[in-house]
Amino acid sequence: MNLLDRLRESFANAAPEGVDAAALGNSVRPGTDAKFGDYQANGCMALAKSLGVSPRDLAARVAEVVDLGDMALKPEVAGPGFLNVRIRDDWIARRLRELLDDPTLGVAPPRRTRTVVIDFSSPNVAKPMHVGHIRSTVIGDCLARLFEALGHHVIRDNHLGDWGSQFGMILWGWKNARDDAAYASSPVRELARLYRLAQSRIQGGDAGVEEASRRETAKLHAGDPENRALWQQFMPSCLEAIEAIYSRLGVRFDVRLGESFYDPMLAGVVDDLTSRGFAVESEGATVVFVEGSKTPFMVRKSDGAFTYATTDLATIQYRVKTWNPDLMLYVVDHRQGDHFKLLFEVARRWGFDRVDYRHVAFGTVLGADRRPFKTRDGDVVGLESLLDDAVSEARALIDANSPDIDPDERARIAETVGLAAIKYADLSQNRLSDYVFDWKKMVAMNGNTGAYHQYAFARIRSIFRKGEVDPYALRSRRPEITLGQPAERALAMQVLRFPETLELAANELKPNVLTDYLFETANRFSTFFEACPVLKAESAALRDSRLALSDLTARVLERGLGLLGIEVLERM
RNA sequence: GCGCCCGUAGCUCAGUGGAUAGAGCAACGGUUUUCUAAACCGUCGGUCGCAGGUUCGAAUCCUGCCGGGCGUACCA
Repeated sequence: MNLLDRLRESFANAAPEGVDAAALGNSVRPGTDAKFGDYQANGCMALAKSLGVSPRDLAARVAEVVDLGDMALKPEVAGPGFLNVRIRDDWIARRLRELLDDPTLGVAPPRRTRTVVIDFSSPNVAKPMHVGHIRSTVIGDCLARLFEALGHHVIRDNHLGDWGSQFGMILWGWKNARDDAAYASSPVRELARLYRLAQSRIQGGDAGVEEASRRETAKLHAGDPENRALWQQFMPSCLEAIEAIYSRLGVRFDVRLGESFYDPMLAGVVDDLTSRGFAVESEGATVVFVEGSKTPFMVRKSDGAFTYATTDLATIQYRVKTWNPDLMLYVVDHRQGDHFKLLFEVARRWGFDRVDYRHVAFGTVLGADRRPFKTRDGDVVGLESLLDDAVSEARALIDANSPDIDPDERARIAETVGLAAIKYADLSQNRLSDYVFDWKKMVAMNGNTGAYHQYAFARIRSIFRKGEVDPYALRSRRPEITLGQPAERALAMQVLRFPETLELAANELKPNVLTDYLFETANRFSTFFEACPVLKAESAALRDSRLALSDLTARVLERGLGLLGIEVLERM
C-alpha cells in the first residue's frame, strides 16, 4: 500500500462517531507547502458542521486518536482546522532502505487486477504517419505502460484504418493516375500521393471522383476480385512503413485488429440491432436513435455500406467476448467526442454494459499560427521527418557539449535525446488542451524537458562511475540512510511518493501527472546535487547514505521515464 | 441553433474545493581549483475572461454573459 493510502486509511479509522469516515480519509492530500508538513487532512472544516462542533475541536480530537504508528508525528492542528502531518525522518530512512532492493520501488500489487483494452494510434495505413498521430501513439503507449506497472492486464490494440473509404480513393487513383515507376521505388509514397490527389479533387468539388471513389470502396467491400487483390498488394508495404516508425519509437502492440478484421461481422451487428428494435430505418439509412442526441448513430448508410460506427460496435462485441475487459480506453482526438458518446451509449444498451468505456480525448496539434499544424507548403508534417529534426537538434547540442564522446555513441545519444524531446513535450501537457507545436520548445533541451531528466540521470550515473561504486553491491549492502540536510529529506520524500503518483496518473488517465512528478524529482535532485557532496561526504557512512539516495533517485527517474516511453543514458 | 472543450504572468502552459495561485521560456543579476554549468541560486512579472451564486473556504462547483476552438445524418 502506498504512503498516501496508508494515511487515508489511518484517518478514516480515526473518524469520531457521526463523522463520514471515508470523507475524512479521502481528504488527506500531499501538503501544499513544505512548511505545513508532508501531508494534510482537510476534512475537518467540512465535517465539523454535522457534529455541531468547531472545526478546530474536531481536528484536535482526530489528532488525538489517529494511529499513525511510527510513521508520522502527531498531526498538528493549523489554521481553520487543517491537520498537518509530518512523516518521521527515521521512518523515511527505514522505508528507503527497504526500497533499495525492491524492484518495484514500492508499487504494490493492485487490490483488484483489471483487464484494460487500450485502443490507440490507429493510423490510416494508406497514408504516411504525420504529426497528428504522435499524440494518440505516445499517450496511449504511456497509459499502457502505467496500467501494466500497476499490475493490471493490458491489451494494446492498434485499430488500423485499413478498410475505409480512403482505400476507395486510393483505388480510384491507382486506376486513373498512377505512376508505376514511383510506385516501384516507394509504394507508400505513391499511394499517399494518389490519396491526396483524390482527396483534393473531391474537396475541390469534383463529384465524379467522389462518386467513383465511393464505388471503388463499395466494390472492395463487396468482394470484387480486382480491388481485393490490389488491397492485398498494398497492405504489406503500408504495414511495413508503419511498423518502422513504431520500432523507432519503441511502441509495441499486442494486437493489430484493423477495420478489415471486423468486416465479416458487420452485417450481423446491424441485423442484431435491427431485430432487437434498437436500429431503425431513417431516410434510407439504418440508425440507432439515442436519447439526448439530435444526430443518430448510423450503422448502415443509404447506399448499403457500413460505417465506422458499425465497425466500432463489432469491435466492442469482439473485445468483450475475447478479453472481457473492465476498462476500454480510446485514445482519440477530442473532435470525435460525439461519436464516442453515442458509441458507448449504444454499446451499453446492446448489452455490453459491464465495461467502463472512456474516450481519452486530446487536443489538436496546432501550428504557431494556431491553425492545425502544416508545413509551409500546406502539407501535413511527416512523423519521420519530425523525429529526424529533433534528433539532429539533439546531435548539435551533444557535439557542442560532449566532443570527447566518440561519434557513434553521440549518434545513439542524439537519437535517444531527440525522441525523448518529442515524447516529453507531448506528454507533459494536459491532454485536453490543444497543442501548440513550437519547434523551439519541442526541441529545447533545458527546462521542463526530456533532456533535463536524462541529464539528471546521467549525472547520477557519473557519480557512481567516478567513485567506482557498483550500485548492485550498494543495494545489497543496504546502508543506513540519514537525512540531515533539508535537500536530502526533500529528495527522500519525493522518492517515497512514486507509487501514489502512478496511481493518480492512471486514475486520471493523465501522463502529465507523472511528468510533473518527475520534474519535481529531478529538480530536488539538482538541489541535492549542489548542496550535498556525495563522493566527498564527511564520512564513509554519509557517503553511503547519499549514494543510496542517489541510486534510488536514478531508479525512480529511469522507471518513471520508462513509463513515458523515454530511455535513460549513462552519459550525455 | 444545439453539444463538447478552452480562456491563469510578456509567450507556452501546470494547478485532485484548501492556507500567500506555480513552472518553463523570455528579461535582469549571481554561482565553476570540488561528483556533467544541458545545472544551481536570486529578481522581475497576476482584476485566474466578466458578473452573480453555493461554501467556513472557489482558478477549481453552479447559472448567465463575453471571447476562441471543435463537432453537429450517409469521411473515419
